[in-house]
Amino acid sequence: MDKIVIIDGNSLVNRAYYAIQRPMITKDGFYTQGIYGFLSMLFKIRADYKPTHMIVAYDRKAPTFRHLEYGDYKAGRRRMPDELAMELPVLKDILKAMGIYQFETDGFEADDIIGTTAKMSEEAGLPAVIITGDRDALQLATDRTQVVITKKGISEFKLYDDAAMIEEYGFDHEQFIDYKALRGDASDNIPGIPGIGEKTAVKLIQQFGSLEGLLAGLDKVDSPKLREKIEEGSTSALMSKRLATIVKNVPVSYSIEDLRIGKQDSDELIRIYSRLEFKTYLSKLLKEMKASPAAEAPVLNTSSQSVAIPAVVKGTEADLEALFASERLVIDVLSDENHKDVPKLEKAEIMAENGCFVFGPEFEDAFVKAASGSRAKLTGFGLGKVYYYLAAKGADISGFVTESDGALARYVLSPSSKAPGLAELVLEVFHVNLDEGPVQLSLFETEDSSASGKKLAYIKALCEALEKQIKEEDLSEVYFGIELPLCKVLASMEKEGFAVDRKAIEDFGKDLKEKLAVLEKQVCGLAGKDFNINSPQQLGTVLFEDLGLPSGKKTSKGYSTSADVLEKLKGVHPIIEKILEYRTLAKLNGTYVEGMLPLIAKDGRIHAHFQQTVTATGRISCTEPNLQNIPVRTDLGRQLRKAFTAGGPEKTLVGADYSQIELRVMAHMSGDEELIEAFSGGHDIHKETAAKVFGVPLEKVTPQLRSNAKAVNFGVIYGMSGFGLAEELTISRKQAEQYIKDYFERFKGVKSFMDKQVADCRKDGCVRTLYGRRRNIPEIKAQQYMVRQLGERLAMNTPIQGTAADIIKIAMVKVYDALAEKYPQARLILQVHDELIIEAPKKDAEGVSALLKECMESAADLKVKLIAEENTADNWYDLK
DNA sequence: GGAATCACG
DNA sequence: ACGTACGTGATTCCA
Repeated sequence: MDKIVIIDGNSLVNRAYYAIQRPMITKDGFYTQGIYGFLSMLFKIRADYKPTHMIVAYDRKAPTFRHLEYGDYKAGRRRMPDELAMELPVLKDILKAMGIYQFETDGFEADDIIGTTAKMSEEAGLPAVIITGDRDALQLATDRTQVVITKKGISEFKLYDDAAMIEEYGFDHEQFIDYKALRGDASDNIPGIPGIGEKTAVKLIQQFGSLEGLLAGLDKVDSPKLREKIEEGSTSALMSKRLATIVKNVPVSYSIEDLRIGKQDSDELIRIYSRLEFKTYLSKLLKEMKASPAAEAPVLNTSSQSVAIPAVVKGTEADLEALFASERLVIDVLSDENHKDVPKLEKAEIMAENGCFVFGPEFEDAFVKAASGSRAKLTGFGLGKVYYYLAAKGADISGFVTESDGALARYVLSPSSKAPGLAELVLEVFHVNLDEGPVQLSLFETEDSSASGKKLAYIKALCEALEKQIKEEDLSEVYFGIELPLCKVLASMEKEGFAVDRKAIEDFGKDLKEKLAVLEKQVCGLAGKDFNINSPQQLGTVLFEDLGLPSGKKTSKGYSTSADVLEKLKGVHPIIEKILEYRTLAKLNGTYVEGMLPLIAKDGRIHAHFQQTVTATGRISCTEPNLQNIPVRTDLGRQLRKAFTAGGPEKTLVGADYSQIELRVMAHMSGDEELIEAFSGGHDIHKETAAKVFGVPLEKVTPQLRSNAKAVNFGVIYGMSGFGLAEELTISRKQAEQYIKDYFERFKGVKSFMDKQVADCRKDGCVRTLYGRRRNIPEIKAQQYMVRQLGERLAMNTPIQGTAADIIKIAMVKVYDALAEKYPQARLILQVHDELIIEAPKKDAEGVSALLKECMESAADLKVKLIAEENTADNWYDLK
């Protein structure tokens, strides 16, 4: 069934621009958030309504008949910001490439084009959906034309038809014009009748049916004051009605059939999306093209002039031996990435000087055997996976050198953005589609091995291109010095895993589940009804409506029931404590018992994934499961750590964590003498800070003062605000601001360091860590105050958090190498941002412990000493 | 798929 | 006049 979607282009692009909170800017400074948001809405609309016809209508700058009638029409409306205006032509190119008709004309607004098109559609018997952010269009809602108004953000819409109009306003779409004529419209500067607002207007329209009816039956208006107002304002109201009425006979050059959606020019879309750095849309487009390849025009540049594609042959065992004896290889391995059992090979693709080979699963054993102990220098895209596969198969990967990794290179160049796949990246950089030809299957080939050659050639070319950029942009130290060597270490940690006691976890869970059942009964009993405690919505209703407790914060859906809100209600009602306890136990059981059990591998260990290309600051991310957030702050949660063990009676865990590494980094980077001195004694830094900030001698620092100083120290690192600190310490904002002032008064170097970070960030658009790791912060130049504030906090925090991340990464490589040399049976198994854990034979415990401490403390040479505190124990709980 | 919540550094 | 501390990941509910 045919259907038309009619879009108000200006309205939607405006909405998109302001709805997207973080500004989106390409690396050459072109704003893209308007286009991005518009497309996001467009994709949703296409999916929801599946239109066969479409038109996007725009306003023009030229005055319309409305301006000619009423000089102040739309006066005072904020004009479109230049950044957004620049986006419009590009948006139009995209829509054109999508085969979507667009129209604008002098003298009329987009609304009029929309009204005209809607009328044409009705006459042609074509159901129509109008999409706009402007409620004026509601006057077009009929039984055959639906009007969809954007609500919040870029993903919420509300649909109006005749029935919905009556429901919301109590009158129909035509009366909507009369309603506007009475109440006016501030955003269009339509005057209406002064003194008549929404309520009165609705009442009058419901009573009299129309403006004309009202003016004719004025004597029936009860209030004399109101009558007077209407009499005086009648001319204004009639003019307002003319202004508010959407014209339905704009002279247009198209017929309904012209609006049928045309053929999509995917080549053009790829070109534009790459230029705009729209990675998600690029991959979405690629997926669509894969799904229906025949319908698409051939993708551009498949011949690829610059990159030579090697011929590929199916390799033999002898080839494998020769390959892994070569000096350098480009390699890609497809496996099932199994972290619960030994992974299986699907395909290995390898390119060397002397040729390019593919190996199927039947070569798995030969492949692993040949690779083991190889000293080849590897180039790839996501080599961590290759290392994990080989290590998990039992190969010795210690000799490999990670020479180039496109995924890591991409990350170092732009850590904030979501990681694109190889295909998307090659598309962006070379405008080449890896998933399409040049494919010339010979008669004897059963599968397309030329795709392998193309892929490997482009992995190499990609690495070269990105590394050139890395050198130009002073990111070499981070990439070559930190990330490349770390890759293998992380893979090794994945392969080793952390031994767990399944039975202990299950018992812990049993206990939790029993307690949960009791608590659930108690909570529902206190509430007086059964409900789902896990549903914040239902819980909010119970607490703040049924029980009538004083409500605090709100969320978009209703009342907030977060722990800090409930915490303040403790004592008001006995149900609160029960709920808090229920929450705690439910979290432990759901996430850490039920969530963890299925992830225990066949060898009785948990092999988490360590991801190197995720965080914006340079930290490592850990998933499936996340071993970086195993409970520690409460003793009940901490019990769980007893189930994480050394994996045998002859083994032990050796751990060490950096003491206050972020504050030490801050002391170094700022060069603040006072802070450096505070660290020099090797004492409690929070206590030292308290003494300095609150002006009392060290021995007079109370636990309360120390705790306040600790919060201030955290605050400084986070780029604190008075409000945030006040919230944290539950003190007045004024008091908090005084603390901050006192702190910066005392630590002047820290203040000027922070100011410089912000100033440099404004100038350069980015900040860097001590080792040059870069994070772009476009937020710093945002128009919106809130977003800009965020940018400033990021500018202050990122260099500190990022430098600490750099340092522990350097330490990890040192530890890995040192262990391999001196304690080959000991293994690094976990990193938790400022903490490293090793599993070692008991006999090596002391030596490993000293080695770990030494490697961590010597990882960086700062103006303050780095301190790592080490521990040895049989399980993680006791490692404290 | 997003929002709310809560676990960690 | 406004809304607010940095960085992550997993689970659950709900549209």
